[in-house]
Amino acid sequence: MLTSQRKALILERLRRDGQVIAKALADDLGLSEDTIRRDLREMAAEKLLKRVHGGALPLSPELPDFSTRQAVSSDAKRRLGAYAANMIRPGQTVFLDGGTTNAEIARHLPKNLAVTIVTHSPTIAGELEHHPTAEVIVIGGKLYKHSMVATGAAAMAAIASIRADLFFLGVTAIHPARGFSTGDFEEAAIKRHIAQCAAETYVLATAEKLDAASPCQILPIKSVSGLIVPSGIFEESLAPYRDAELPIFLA
Amino acid sequence: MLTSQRKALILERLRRDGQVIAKALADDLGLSEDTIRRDLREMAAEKLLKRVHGGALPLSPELPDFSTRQAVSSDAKRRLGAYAANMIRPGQTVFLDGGTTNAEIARHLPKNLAVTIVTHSPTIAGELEHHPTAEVIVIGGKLYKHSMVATGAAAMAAIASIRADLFFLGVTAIHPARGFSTGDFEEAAIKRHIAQCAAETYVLATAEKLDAASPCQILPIKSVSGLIVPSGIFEESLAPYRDAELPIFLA
DNA sequence: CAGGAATTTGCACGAATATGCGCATATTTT
DNA sequence: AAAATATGCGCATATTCGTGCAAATTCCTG
Repeated sequence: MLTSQRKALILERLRRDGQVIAKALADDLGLSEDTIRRDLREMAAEKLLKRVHGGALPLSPELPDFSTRQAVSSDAKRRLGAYAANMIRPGQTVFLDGGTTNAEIARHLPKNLAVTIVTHSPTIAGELEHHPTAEVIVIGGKLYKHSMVATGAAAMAAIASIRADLFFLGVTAIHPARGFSTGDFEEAAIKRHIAQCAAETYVLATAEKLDAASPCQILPIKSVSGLIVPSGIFEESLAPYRDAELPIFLA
Repeated sequence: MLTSQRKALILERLRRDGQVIAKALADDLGLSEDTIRRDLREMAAEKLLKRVHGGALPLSPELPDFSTRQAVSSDAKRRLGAYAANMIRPGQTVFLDGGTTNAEIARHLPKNLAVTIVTHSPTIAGELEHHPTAEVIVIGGKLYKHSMVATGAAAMAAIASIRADLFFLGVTAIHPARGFSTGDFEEAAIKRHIAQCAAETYVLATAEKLDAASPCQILPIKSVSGLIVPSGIFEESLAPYRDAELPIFLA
């Protein structure tokens, strides 16, 4: 196993679990703890993670805790969520990806709308607890700690049995050439699979996600049906996507 | 569990509850009070909190968040949850039914315990979002709105693929003759199915559930491994169950 | 292709850290 | 005042850490 592979894997586990433990890593990779410790030390020097006794933590540990969770949603995300929610027609089946932006869609879902919402995020499902008319279907599987979405073979199989009219895809980065991407390979695979099972896929993106590239690509630009961005964004950032004939909606 | 995670968790609880109690922290984290006291002492030295007899307080006394404080369960449910959580051994696979009482089990799960938690309730899964060591598997399916648990054929099939060591069953009623029951037929079927896939089934019940009968029976008395009730309950209410040789645990 | 430099990895060992327990003391409650 | 509870300290134990060092591998250079 190459050193860089090992470091990438450490980063992935950090993302997935929100922590890594030196001993466990050494066991899993069949290497000595010294090697792992050296890796962690170096990665800490590169500001890729925070070294702590016994292992390491992500640099910016998950901020959205109980008290702040609702407050962190920016105005832009709320506008995106409200806009997307109003795209949904009665009777449709809508797949909601995980993430804080998609949580806003769930919150803004009109209360008299009879729809079927499918999601692989228990958090999103929880948002719909008190919705009077939505039918909620949750995709099961092993939960990724950090992003709280179901993954794995069971989730893939369950998704395959769904035909959604709309899919609101959450991404971490959008790039004119590389398309839509997310940081984790497994998550990317799931998202790609969902997109294949949905008639139309829309991406909600705040400004900071534009022109960024992330290691794992999900979809090329042309395979999504539209991009929803907050109004007030720089037009020149959007130009490459307009050139690619990607419909853009201003929320 | 890493030390820095523990300290972060203490700070989060301080913000959320406006206080922390050393004893309760030690309990929930599965550590000795000494360790907690050391943490609190160190954090007080770093001016992160104010140390007081029995626990600690936030430095800046913020407004107490009544909206979240009111959502807390009764003392009896908390005790039941803590008791059940401490029955769980490292490495076990535990199926948690839905409901507020089982949510307390999730909340009190010692933070250093490596376990696999399976649940068909997105709400319960959400409770475990910040648990450092638990593997969480969620059972998917159509959500039953009232109780927010997955039901239907998909859920039944997913459950059949699980082998749990323990199943903590939530019920709406217990009756010496009619056994354990719940109000809804579909939910009853799911619960019965889970019990069949688990080695041991325990029921947590507060006083008001005893001697009540509900339309849909889940299980007869003798097919569960034990009943966990809050201490202080009337002994005569328990007598019929003791006669039925059902092990009773006082939390 | 030969040989030296650089990198990687594991091991040993002393230092640092983390944790639990006993016990004497301090504080609160009854 | 007595009992119950909480606290701090010292100590023992178990991990974990960092460093120096040697062996193995890879890279580089002439």
